[in-house]
Amino acid sequence: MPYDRERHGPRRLVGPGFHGRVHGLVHTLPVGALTTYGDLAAALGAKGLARHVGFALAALPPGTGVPWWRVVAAGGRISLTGAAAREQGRRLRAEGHVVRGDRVATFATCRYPWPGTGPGGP
DNA sequence: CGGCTGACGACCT
DNA sequence: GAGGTCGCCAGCC
Repeated sequence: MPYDRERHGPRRLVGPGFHGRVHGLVHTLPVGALTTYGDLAAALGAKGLARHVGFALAALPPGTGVPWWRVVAAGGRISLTGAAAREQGRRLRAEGHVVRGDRVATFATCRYPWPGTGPGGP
């Protein structure tokens, strides 16, 4: 059975380090913006660690105010499953996004431009 | 200290 | 478009 946050609760607590940095970065996402796990990893200088960004969010306990639902997989895909995926879709729609199946149609125009990851890099 | 676990991404049939 | 493979490595027990 896949891990279900609503049944089992968070498996890990956020601590200092990588997870904490992900927490802080996601917290700066403005309302209506979208980003991806890979973009977050790159913004943290950890390109290639997209998975860990996901793990960090999975370890995020509820009630922290971190807008985790604004983080989607590459191409605007919702990578969650089951009830968690439905909740993310619901929250995204509440911010004006168009969600069709497991895809966010408004991703291309609402993708957040992290400083340093766009053109004009090193 | 060693092993296990994972909200991904790019690439290939 | 749908499915599988491989690489990536920080936390936790």
